[in-house]
Amino acid sequence: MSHHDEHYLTNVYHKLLELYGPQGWWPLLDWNGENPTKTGSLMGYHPGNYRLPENSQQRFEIVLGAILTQNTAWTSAEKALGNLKRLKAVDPHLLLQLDSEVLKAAVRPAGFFNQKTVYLQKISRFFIKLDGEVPTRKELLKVKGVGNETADSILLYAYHQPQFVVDAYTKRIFSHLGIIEQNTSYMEVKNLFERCLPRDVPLYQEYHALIVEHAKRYYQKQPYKEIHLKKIKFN
DNA sequence: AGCCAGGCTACCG
DNA sequence: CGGTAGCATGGC
Repeated sequence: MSHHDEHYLTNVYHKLLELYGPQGWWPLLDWNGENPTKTGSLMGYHPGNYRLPENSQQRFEIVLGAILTQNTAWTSAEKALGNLKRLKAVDPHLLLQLDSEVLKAAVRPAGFFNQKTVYLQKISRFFIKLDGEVPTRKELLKVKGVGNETADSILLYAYHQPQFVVDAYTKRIFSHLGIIEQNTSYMEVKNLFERCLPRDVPLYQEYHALIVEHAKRYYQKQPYKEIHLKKIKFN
């Protein structure tokens, strides 16, 4: 990416926001109801509200969701999250008290349930040890099951840290637009976005969510649909 | 039926 | 370092 494209990523952001509007990430369960029926795919999003999470429980829910949705559709991840809520396990201490087999059964609909069960237990211990402090990126990455994207998702959405989240969709879209190479590393893509964008948490939160929304519409599988940002004038 | 989903670890050369 | 097999259920 050359220097005269400096504003390109900002222009794409504004275009996506114009197309789809605020996305209201990260989706949270409905904590007022008895049943976690109003979850992300229904009413869990909160467009325009950038103040969540507003307590430790909601923060922990985002942490769990970040693990559960790894390489998995959110609709599947939130089924597991609903199971965890019914088990009162959206709480690190209570999650760790659950029998592993019970936990596995709850995680099952999110796929990879054997490893994700272990990951949830690891991140729960880590969360307890934090005792309310904000983790560093390096600390998060030492937790088994937390890689680059999960760490950045947790930092950005649960802790409001200005860490840009890169996912498979991000690479897919922006390599298709000719901005990066397909094999560009995670950190290179992340650094590119953080270099080009103002260091703004709501913007980072919104941009990643908009990328996912756009990708779901046009980049699910090849050949990609013909309506692309490439066709849209940016300058 | 087959491909994909808001990745990560372990292991390979 | 970069590249990839394995992990698993559910939706379309």
